[in-house]
Amino acid sequence: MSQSSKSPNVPTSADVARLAGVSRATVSYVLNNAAAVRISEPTRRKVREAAEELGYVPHAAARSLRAGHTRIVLLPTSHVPVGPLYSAFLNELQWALRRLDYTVVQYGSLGLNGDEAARAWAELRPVAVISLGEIALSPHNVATLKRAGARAVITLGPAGVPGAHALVMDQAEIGARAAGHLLERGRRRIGVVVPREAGLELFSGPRLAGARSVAGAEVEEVPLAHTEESAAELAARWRPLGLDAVFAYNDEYAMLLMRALQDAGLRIPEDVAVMGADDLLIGRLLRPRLSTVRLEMPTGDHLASLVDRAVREPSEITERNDLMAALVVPREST
Amino acid sequence: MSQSSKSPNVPTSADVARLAGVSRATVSYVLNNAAAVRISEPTRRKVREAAEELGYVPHAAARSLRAGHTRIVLLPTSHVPVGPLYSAFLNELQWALRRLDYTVVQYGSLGLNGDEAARAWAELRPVAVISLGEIALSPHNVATLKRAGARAVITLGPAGVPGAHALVMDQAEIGARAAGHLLERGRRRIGVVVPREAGLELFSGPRLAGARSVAGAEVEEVPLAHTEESAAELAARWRPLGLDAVFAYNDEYAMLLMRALQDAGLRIPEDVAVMGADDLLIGRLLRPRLSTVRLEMPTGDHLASLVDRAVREPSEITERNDLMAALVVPREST
DNA sequence: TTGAAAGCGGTACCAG
DNA sequence: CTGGTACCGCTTTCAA
Repeated sequence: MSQSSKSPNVPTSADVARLAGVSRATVSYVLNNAAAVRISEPTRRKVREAAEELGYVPHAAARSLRAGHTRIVLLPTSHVPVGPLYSAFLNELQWALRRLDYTVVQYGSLGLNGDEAARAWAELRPVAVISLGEIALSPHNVATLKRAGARAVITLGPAGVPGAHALVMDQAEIGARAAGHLLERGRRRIGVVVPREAGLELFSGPRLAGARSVAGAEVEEVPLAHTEESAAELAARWRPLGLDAVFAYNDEYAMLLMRALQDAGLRIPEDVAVMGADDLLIGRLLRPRLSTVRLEMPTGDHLASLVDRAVREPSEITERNDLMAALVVPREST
Repeated sequence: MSQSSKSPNVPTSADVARLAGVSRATVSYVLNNAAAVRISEPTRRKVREAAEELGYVPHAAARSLRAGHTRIVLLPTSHVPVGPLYSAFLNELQWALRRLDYTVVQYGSLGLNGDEAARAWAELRPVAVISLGEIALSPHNVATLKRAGARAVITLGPAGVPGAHALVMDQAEIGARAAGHLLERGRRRIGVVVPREAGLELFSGPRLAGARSVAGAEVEEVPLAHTEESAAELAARWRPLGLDAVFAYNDEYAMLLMRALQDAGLRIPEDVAVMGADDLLIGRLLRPRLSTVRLEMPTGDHLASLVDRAVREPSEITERNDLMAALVVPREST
């Protein structure tokens, strides 16, 4: 009944063995090029041909169950629109990890809290987890992952988590740099755009706090959704706010708002200085060109090798924190 | 030696059983709320507490090995910059699939050919594969996946693949619609931008071919990289090309080129009509506003339920093809 | 050079 | 109501 309707015939190594007229052990040796054992060339050929004929593909779960560990690197994603530079970084990272023979698995985790996420990830027994910051991981969550066999848990979030390696990406510094630049330009009353979209709090919160931390700046929080309507609505009630500058979370929000302000008759940067973050290409396409804060991401290769070292020798690298730098790119909008 | 340095103590259901003073079977029943069997409340509590105390997390590989099948839906990604509308779609899809209790696994597959990819995916024994078109799948590849237990292989590419469900996303129609619109506007000599970036051929090829297929249009292929330098270089040698319109693959390339053309002193749309695709928000931020072709994607919910039906009853839906529509959105640049 | 067999962690029969 | 046990597919000793 609950026969779980087995697919008619997923070929197993036993099928290959039968067809080749050898034992399952031999099949395993041949297909994995086992060095510790010598198999005659004719046998090898027979096995290879049988495998080919059946279209045999080994069962990853069975293999790792036997091995006692996986080569899975888990990359949680909630797919928030953090921008192209992020995608490029992910690309690089995946490449680099694959070269090191890891299996990169992106696990869509949006809408999960720390506990749920840690559990779900732990079920896959990844050898490493690289949490890019979409999910706030507690020390307890990190412990769960480690207990489940993760030899490296790396966070790229705004703050280090006890027990995890941390690549501290100081989002606060981005806000601080932006506010500092605006002060240099003679501005005082700075609006800081905070996206209305959910899921970006881990980034937007620290960016706002960073701006607030700068002495001499009067910071006002300004919510904005990523739509033209929202931007127009904000622009319409801009003047009473009495702000002479705005730092807009990132370039996409900045451009959206800048255009709306222009359409409302405000001059950039004379009436309002506008500043973005992330240094997207499109920021250079609008006029005036958008000033921005660029975050120096670690290269994918760098992070991949960090993961690899952590996996090979967990004790050695544990708890080391790297810091990323933020850089102001002044252009015409400030 | 090859002791595979077992992590000191990943807790197993046997550990939980021991601590609770019951058998592994009972642990399994309790933790899975098995309906077919009645367990006393005190026992349940003991088991739950033991599991909690040890931080027990079941081993997904072991479970699916036993079950004979997984609930994994594999979503290959090569992370090419196809645009935000794509990301939004992916988001929706993941949500919808999770609601249906599938585990969505994105598998970074860039740089793999069809054979390599199919093998790598098959090792995970996914119950369904949704190939968004980054990788060209042959009928043989589809067969490999099916043999490995995939009950649904869905392609969203430009063409249907025998053996797979296909959601035909007719990229050619996008090109045709763009060219048609430009002809209506009185243009004849149309440049079609083809990205220099690798990995987009499956999209750009058909878009170019679609434009070529329109009677009355003289189409010229125009390579362009996604950088300001490339755009400036192209703009500098634009006039001799004698083109009075350009269809630029998507909005991002279109905006990049449009800005470069403007900087080179050409008027849009008087001297050159510019057209994009994908209807990105930023296309409305530049002046003139960008005309574009929007592709009506299926909703994530729709696709998720298609997957679910295919998994439950493969025979029923097999080989049905859905078609997506392309829609011209005329604005100021044409 | 090859084969037999143990066992990785769970689940679900069947007995008790 | 609970425990013993036979698997799932694969790797890896140990013997032959």
